[in-house]
Amino acid sequence: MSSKTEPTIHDLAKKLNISASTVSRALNDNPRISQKTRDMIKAAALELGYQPNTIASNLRNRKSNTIGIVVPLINRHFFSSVISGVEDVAFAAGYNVVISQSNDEGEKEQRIVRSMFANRVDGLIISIAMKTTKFDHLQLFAGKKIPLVFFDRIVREIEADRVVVDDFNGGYKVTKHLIEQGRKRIAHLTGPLNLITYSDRKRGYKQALVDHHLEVDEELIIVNNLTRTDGLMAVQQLLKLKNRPDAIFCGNDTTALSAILHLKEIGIKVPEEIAIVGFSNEPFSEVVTPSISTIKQPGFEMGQKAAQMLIEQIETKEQTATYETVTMPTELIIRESSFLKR
Amino acid sequence: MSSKTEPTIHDLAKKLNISASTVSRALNDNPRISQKTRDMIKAAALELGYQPNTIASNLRNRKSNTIGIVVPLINRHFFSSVISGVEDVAFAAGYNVVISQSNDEGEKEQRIVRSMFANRVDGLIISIAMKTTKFDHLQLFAGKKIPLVFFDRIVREIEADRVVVDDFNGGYKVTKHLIEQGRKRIAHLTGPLNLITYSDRKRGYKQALVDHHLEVDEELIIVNNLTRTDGLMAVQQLLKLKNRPDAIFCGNDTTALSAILHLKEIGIKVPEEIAIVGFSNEPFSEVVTPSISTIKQPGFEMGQKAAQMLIEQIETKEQTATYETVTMPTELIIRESSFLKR
DNA sequence: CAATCAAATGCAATCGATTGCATTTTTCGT
DNA sequence: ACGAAAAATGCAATCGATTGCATTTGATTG
Repeated sequence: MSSKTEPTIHDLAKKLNISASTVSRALNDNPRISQKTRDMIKAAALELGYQPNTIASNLRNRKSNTIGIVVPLINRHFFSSVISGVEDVAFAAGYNVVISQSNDEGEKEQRIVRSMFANRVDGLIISIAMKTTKFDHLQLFAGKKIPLVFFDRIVREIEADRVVVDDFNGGYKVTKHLIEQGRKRIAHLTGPLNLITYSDRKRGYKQALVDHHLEVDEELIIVNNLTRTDGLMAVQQLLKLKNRPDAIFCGNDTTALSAILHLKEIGIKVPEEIAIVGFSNEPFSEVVTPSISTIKQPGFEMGQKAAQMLIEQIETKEQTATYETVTMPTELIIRESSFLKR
Repeated sequence: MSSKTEPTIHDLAKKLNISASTVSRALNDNPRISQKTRDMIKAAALELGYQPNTIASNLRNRKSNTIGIVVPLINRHFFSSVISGVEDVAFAAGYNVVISQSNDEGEKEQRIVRSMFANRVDGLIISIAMKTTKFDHLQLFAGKKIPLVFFDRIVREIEADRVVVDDFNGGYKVTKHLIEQGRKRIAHLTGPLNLITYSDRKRGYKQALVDHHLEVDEELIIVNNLTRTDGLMAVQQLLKLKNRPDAIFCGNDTTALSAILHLKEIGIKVPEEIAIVGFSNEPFSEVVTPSISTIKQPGFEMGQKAAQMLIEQIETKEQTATYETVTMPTELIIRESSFLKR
């Protein structure tokens, strides 16, 4: 059994017959305390098993040395890569990172963000949930000029630094690739269009069609939440059309996968009859048969960049009222699901 | 531009000409404050945009209402399932969850755990890093009787509640299955044996061999860190043997996958020539060709259980000196990589 | 209408670390 | 050895919310 409570600097002070201020300064290597005293205090701290209470320190300093990151789902490869990138930079700069997931639910996102505010994180990095439509929880940060960086799924209505990928170009590249493969009726399966990522990809898709003199058929564009079931249902819907598509540009790899599995099951050949392209380069997309063509987003680098921008904001006293948007390039990875050998 | 600092209960009190205590009590719905006053204070709080400062509250209450969870890697399906399970129970019970990943590095784990202690989490749920050999950071919790629950990768040396899967049985089931498929030389690829999960699986593997009168050939047992490259190298090493294995029981799905990909590439048929079984049921294992037989661990349920046990500990005043170990069942999922149709 | 008791509210200390402004101690030149 | 300057340390307030113990207000009753 150990002591009732943790030893504090006051306990240390009492034991050494000095003041708490001296202890505090010594532990923080303040040069105002002589080297000898510092050493002695540190030794005593070690001996007593003293552990600083960050909460008290944070309260006094009005700063938590912590940055928060909120993602829709931590087990999406893209998001966990971003998290690793953030941690990489943040830890090196001496910040702690608290991670949370919204499960793509607006309500949980609200709760998380408020809790992070209440815990006074020094800044927040966030990719918003699919179903988020209210932004007052983010206004909590933006309105009070607490550093905030959006990545991937940004909010246009709120001014802040942003790290995004070139979704328009990604959508364009996918579509152009499919056209070059000789496809004429290219369907597009996309997520909620209030999310700029999806609407940009769709714009790229449309632009590519137009540029290559192909008709944009709204019947071929399906909007849903891009879950595995959503992918299945979308494919079934597309197959029911009198004039079937010969390619599907899916909004993510999950739906691309479920499309492929379903098509395989009912005996439709991929890519011969219907070509499939996904988005985000989930690890499985490389290893399924056929392997899935997709767009690679530089997640780790985006995380690094977002953390750099956030820390820059945190550590710059002057509130520069200018916000920056960094756009990262995407890479089209062509695999079996869309590439016809001849 | 907003006010310099956040409004506090004192600001509210001043504005309403009442005391801070009353404000505090009103906001916490303390019945000692009349309903009328409560309503009035809450209205004012809303109007001023008051947001409670959790840090101050935590300091005073010596409690953070937060539980920490540390996993080796958040983007492993098993671990993210556990996290979701923990969140599920914790949120329902009014706790916040802070998630961190050790990247399987002992040093990072130390740092994270210390930081969580310094932030006075009410309890900790952890699966230790592969390379952790020192435990003083965990002693920080165990020694001070701060609620601690290990899951999956536990530490025998430290007494605490534990949630594990029946790894011995899992290893046994896999091996028995392979034997029933007619395999005679079953190799085993495993991780660091200081981790009980791995040594238990290996024990199960050996026991199954013995029970079925098969020889245990140490040459067929390879220990490494189970990364993708590790899997490749292990397979290459096994193929060099004069007496090759006809099955490999891999320590995780990642190495099972890399084994399959390599065997495919060099023209060795799976499962005909060499059968493969993985562990953990990563999402990709179902969709690769051939699909990977594996052991399913009930991650979400383990997370729920761990959170329940932790919260139970937190909320029970009496320090019961008894610790519980909950063992969850595993399920063998037989897929193409080990099942020979005839 | 005074006495009694309950209800409502306030005072002041507390949680543990930090820091501006003393105060004390040491050092040093003369 | 004395005073001044430098170095070392201490005092007390602060960060914002909570709470045990008053104190005040209000209601009730004889």
